[in-house]
Parts: sequence; structure tokens; C-alpha cells
Amino acid sequence: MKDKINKILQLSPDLFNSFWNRLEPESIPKGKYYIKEGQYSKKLALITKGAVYSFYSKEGEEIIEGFCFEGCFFTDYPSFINGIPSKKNFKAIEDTELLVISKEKLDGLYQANPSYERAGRLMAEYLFTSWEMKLRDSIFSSPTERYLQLAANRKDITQRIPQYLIASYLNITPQYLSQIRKKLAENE
Amino acid sequence: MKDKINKILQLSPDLFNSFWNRLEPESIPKGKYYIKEGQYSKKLALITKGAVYSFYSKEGEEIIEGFCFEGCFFTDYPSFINGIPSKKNFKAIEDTELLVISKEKLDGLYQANPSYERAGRLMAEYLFTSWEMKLRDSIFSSPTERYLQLAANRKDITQRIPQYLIASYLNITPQYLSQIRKKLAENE
DNA sequence: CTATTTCATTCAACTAGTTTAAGAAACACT
DNA sequence: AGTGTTTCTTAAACTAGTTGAATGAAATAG
Repeated sequence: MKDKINKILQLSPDLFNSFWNRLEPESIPKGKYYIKEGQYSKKLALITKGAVYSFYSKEGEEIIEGFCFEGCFFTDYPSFINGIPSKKNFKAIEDTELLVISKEKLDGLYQANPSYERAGRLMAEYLFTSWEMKLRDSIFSSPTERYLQLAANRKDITQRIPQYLIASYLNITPQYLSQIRKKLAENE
Repeated sequence: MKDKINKILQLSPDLFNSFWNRLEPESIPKGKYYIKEGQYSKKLALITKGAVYSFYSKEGEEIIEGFCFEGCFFTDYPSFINGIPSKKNFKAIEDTELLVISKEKLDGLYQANPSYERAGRLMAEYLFTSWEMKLRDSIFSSPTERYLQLAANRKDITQRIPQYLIASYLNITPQYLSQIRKKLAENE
């Protein structure tokens, strides 16, 4: 996992370890919130075990934005970066173990060594470009197509996550997802 | 305009000027492409005059992602950052004047001074967070609501941009936008 | 200043996705 | 095991948004 992460950050082994040693363990029990909308997200969290999903709430409904599994960093970036209240929520799907670093400590690293500045830039660029791809995908493809892609490329999601959450992620009702699955099964 | 830009980049006056002096003028005539999908986007461009829009093409249709006006930086970021072919197009809506910097020169700056590294990070973070807001907006609001927001907050768009492009931006057909406008006008 | 193309509107028929409501299946808990 | 709870499926009625075709208005070219 460390290797996978440093592929993005491109830090020297020493600097990477120094970053890693500043991470502190936390845990979230299944079904519990880690961040609620309105709160300030002051920590960057890495999942070492478990799964978390992020969602907006609209009229009591959860509108799921994404899922995070082992090896994935998450935080509410607008809140973390700009110090504004978070507009979304993060909740554990399973019992989850984290390694976290506070905004202050991270800023400390940025100032301590330009390599961290660079790592921060690479991270933001990485997030930004993956974001673009997600947006493109959601514009381009119908729910059926997106479900097919998910089933093909993201077994981690389709196998670990209940269907009504997947429906919310695809931005459709569970009933409609059921209908899609039925049609796909018929055409086998 | 310079002030507005350096509010994001947070460079010292000297470093900002040094960056600014590396920019080179280019121009795009109305209706012409600046980047076509499949090409490599190797420059970051700032609009000093005119307007540009970016779009994906799907079965011959243009699906508009966004508009850029004076003071706005644009490039295909995934292509620019990761050196992959661009998946979208950029075309001038009006005769447009640019200031551009190549990826190589920008990387040169990053290496020359950590302040640029920091500016790059701030830029990527800024883009990333505005992206999130755009995505949230498009998930949350109906086309009618989004049109109302546009009409209220983005006169630059509704006044300068033809309606069929706005429809594409809202991800609806021009016919439906017409219908929306009619209904809104009736309820005045 | 007319001819041509491009843009905006209207309408009717259609399709994709929602809603409501009900039953079936899986799960959790003494 | 059996009972309550949560998840998944099915179906019918509905709504939002599309398609296609026709019409008029505006911009552009020659």
C-alpha cells in the first residue's frame, strides 16, 4: 500500500517515512459518521482497513458521491483546504481503521521541505484529474452503462457494497437498478 | 486581473512578475479550435480577451463542460499533467487573445523555486474544489434550477453565450430550454 | 437587399427514470 | 428455531426530458 501511495507523492524513502510516522491511528465503527455536514474537516485520513462512503443529503435522502476502501485518502477537501464547513458526510460501511494527519501538521511538512509541497501538488493534481474522469463518465454514460462498467471494473464496489447504496451512487432509485439488473440478466 | 490571479497563486511580486514574463501571446479566431480531442495539451493558457468553451463530443454532438472568459486559465489538465491525449475540445466563441506557458517552462519554474511548487499546489487545489462544487450543483439541481442560478449569478454566460450552447451546458436540449424559459416567463 | 444559413420556439409523440405500494428474500437477535 | 427488520424485486401509474418536424426570426453572405 505504501508503494502505491508514494507512486503519486514521489517522495524519497526518508521523506516518505517521515510523513508516514506523523500519521495517527483512529477507528470508526460500522455505520457511524466520521464527518457530518456543517463540521470542519481538519484531518486527512487514509483507510487501512474497512470502507467509507461520502454523500450529500438532499431532503433526507443520501446522495452518494463515492466509496473509499483500503489505501484511499479522503477528507472533505473544500473544508480541509479552505477552512469552510463541509457540505458532505462521511460514514463507515464497515468497521474501519484509519491513519490521519491534521491540517496543521501537513502545513508544517509543506513548510519544512519543498518536496512535500511538490507531493501536495501531485496529490491535488491526481485528485483533480480523477475527478474530471468521474464527471465525464457521469455525463456520458446512461445508468445502465455505468452499472455495467462498475460490474466489470469495480468488483470491489459491486461485491462489498449493498445495492441500494450502489443505486444512490449511480443516481437512480433502487427499483430502477433492480429493473436494469433484470434486463441485463435476461439478455445473457 | 493580475491581482485576481495572484490571489490564488500567492506569489511574491517578484516571482509573480517572473512568471508573468514567461507568458507568450497567442490568438484564436472566432469558431476555431484551440485543442482538439486526441491532441496533447502542452500549454497552459490564460484568456486576456474573448471567450472559449470546452466540450466532449458524443456521436457528433457537442456536450459542453464549461465556458472560460477573461482572467480564466484553461488547458486539458489530464493531458497537460499526465501527458496523455486530451479527451475534450476547446473552441473560441469569440475572437480570443491568450497568454500561454508551456509545460516545460512551468516545470522549470517548479524546480527553480519552491514558491512555484506551492503556487502549483494552490492552483490544483483551487481547481479541484471548484470542480467539486460544479459536480455537486449538477447532481443537486434540476435543469430549471440550474438555469435560474445561471441567469441570476452568471450574466456573463447568459448574455454572451447563444442559447443552444447554454442548453448543452445544462445538459438538456435547446427545445427543452425554450420550454423552461417560457414557463418561467409565464410565472412572472 | 435579397438569399441562405443559423437560431429560437412550438407542438405531439415518445422514452427513461420515478413513485407508490406490495410481496419475497436475506439478515439479525434473542 | 421463529420473529422483526432491513434489503431486493415486481408492476402500474406517472413525470421529466427527448425527438423530430414545422415555423418564424435573426444574423450572415454575396
